Order: sequence, then C-alpha cells, then structure tokens
Amino acid sequence: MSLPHAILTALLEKPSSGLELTRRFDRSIGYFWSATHQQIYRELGKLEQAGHIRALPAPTPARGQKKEYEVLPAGRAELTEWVARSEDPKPLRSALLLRMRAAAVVGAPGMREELRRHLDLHRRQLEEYRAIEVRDFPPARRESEPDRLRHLVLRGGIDLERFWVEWLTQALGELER
Amino acid sequence: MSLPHAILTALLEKPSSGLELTRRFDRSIGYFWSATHQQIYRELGKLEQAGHIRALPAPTPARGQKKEYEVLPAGRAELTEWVARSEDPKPLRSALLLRMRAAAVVGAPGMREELRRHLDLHRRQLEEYRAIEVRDFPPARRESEPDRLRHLVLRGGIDLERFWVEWLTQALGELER
DNA sequence: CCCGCTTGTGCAACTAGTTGCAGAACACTC
DNA sequence: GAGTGTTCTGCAACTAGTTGCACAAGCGGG
Repeated sequence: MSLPHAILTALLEKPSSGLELTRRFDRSIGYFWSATHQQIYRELGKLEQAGHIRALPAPTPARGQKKEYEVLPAGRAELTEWVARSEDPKPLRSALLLRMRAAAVVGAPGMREELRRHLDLHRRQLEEYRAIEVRDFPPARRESEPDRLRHLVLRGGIDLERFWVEWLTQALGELER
Repeated sequence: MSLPHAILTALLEKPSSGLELTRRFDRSIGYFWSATHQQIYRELGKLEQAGHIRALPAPTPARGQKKEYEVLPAGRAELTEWVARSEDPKPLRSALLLRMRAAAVVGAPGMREELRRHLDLHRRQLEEYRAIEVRDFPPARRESEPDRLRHLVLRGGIDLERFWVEWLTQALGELER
C-alpha cells in the first residue's frame, strides 16, 4: 500500500500530470519506490475516486489531453496518518544473492561476468547519487528539517549502493582465487 | 522467475517435503528470497509438471500425506543455466525510505518510535546472522569453493543489516536534534 | 473410542506489479 | 493537407505474491 502514498508525496511537492509524475518517479522518488506509468495512471484514478486528489480544471477535457492533479486536504491527512503508521520491514529479496547460493550448489562459471556488470551498474548509480548530493545538498541546504530529512534519504541510497559495490568487489575477489 | 530456482537450490541441498521446504525458507534461503507455504506448494506442482523434480514414491499416496521431492537432471540443468543468466538488479523498494521522504513534506511526528522499532528488528537479525556465521563458518570451513560462496552470501546479509542499523541510528540522531 | 491438537497439503480469491498495445491531440514538414 | 513523430492517457491481460480457509492423517489423553 505504498504506491498511493508515494504519489501523494510527489504531488504535494509539486502538482503534476501523469506523465510528469512518471518522469519524476524515474529520477527521484523512484530511486526507492519505482513505478511504471500504467501503475501511476491507475492509482491516480483511484486516488481521485477516493477524494484524495483532484484534477485541476482543464480548458478542454478530453482523452489524450494533459491533466494536472493536486492533493486535497483529505489526501494530505491520509498521508500524515500513513507516515506515523507502523509496518514491518519486508524481508529482502535479492535474485543475485540467491544466484550466488545456487552457484554454491551447481557451480559458478559464468557468474563473474554478471557480477562485473552489476558492479558497474551500482558504481554508476552511486556516482549519480553523489552528484545529486553535491548539487542539491550543499552544507547551506542542510538546515531546515525537511532538507535534512531528504538528505537522510539520499544518504540511505548512497550507503546502500556503497554496500553493493563493496560486496560485489569482495565476491569477484573470491571467485578469482 | 526466482522462486522455482530457489526451490531447486533448496531441494538439491536436501530433498524435502513441502512443509520442510517452508521451514527451511523461514530460516535459510528465505533470508534473501522468502516465500509462503502456498507459493511453495504451487511451485512444486509446476516444477513436477515440467519434469524438473519428482515426488519420491510414497507407501500410500493420499491427500494430507507427506510427499518428498527430489531434483531430476532436467531440473539441475535448468538451475545451472539460470545461474549464468543475466538479469538487471531490480530497483530498491523501501517503504521506510519512502515514509521518510513523505515525512519531509508533512512532518515527522510519530516516526521516532517506528525507527526505534526497526532498529531493534535489524539489530536482532544482525545478531542472528552473526550467530550463524560463528556456528556454520569457522575458519576451517572456509576452504572449499561451495563453503566460501555460501559464506559470501551470509556476509552480504550481515553487511546489509549493518547498513540498516547504521542508517537508522543516524536517522534517529537527526530527528532528535 | 472420540475429541482436540499438530502436521501436512492444497484450493480460491485477492492485491500489487508488469507488459503490450492503442488512441487522441498536437506539432512539424514536405 | 497528408504523413510522420511525439506527448499524454489509458485499457486488457498477465505474472508474482498474499491471505484466508478447508480437509485429511496421525497422535495423545480422558
């Protein structure tokens, strides 16, 4: 039940159309809660139905016409309530770790290349996050609570990527023995 | 498409019945690929259908009767092929990071307690992993390739939990300002 | 001997997420 | 002004995972 709240958050930060949201998910929110445009359109429909958001009046409402949404007070209330809600972390699901475990049973040839590829991807992601940190969170921008929290989330992303880079490096070393 | 391969791996390590598999998923494989017993039974059916595993002949086959499965050569071949297959890491999905981002927008009261709870859960998990490491991977058991790979997977789990413990500690510090 | 508890298997219905495709509006250009 | 590409919205069908429940077999106690 996180997608609607991801959308509410994004819309509070800035009212947007479905496609704009999709793009913002690809860059920002999607770093820790990704979604395809179809998920987003469907969810926008449900949120509107539920009275949590509304479409800004468009000059000529029609199919294929851009529709901007904004959050209604009920939506903000729902989000506020959700933020304080308690929810267990769900168990990790990593196909790569699983693969490694399988490799321990049937042998690992062919995994090296895959590990290198992942290492490269995670290095790139790490660089991207670091660039965002430099751009969006210079020391001056770390004062207000909202900025500090957003920065905290980004630090989480950075440290996670760092974890993967380290683990993959270690794994490659192990396989090269 | 990882669940069938998780099951094949588990069955190669030791032929088991559905319920046994479920328990082993709760302890071991499930640490990085969890599954409920229904998922497992359904998948066992499909794997048997596909000729990847077979049920060991039981004295009196009947409903509610324990059924042991073992992997057939075709299943092992499928798993071997899968290990070398290339697959992009899927983007992270963390409700907690999302919540933090939402908190930056609507305010964070009530998050402290939730963070403390998660911190506690991750600390416990970390301790559990460390206990497993001490028990199953003493230095002597780090020689054979299979053991080294299994150990590597466990190290991954440990470092991930360590990441969460660190991030949550940092986050709590930030909120306490 | 039958009652309740545990073990073990499984169906059905649901929720969340993915993939493939299509159609309307607009802009551009030849 | 017909043809082509882009932007934007959306339906339909599918896959994976979750939840709730049912039912059979075996075991132990009153």
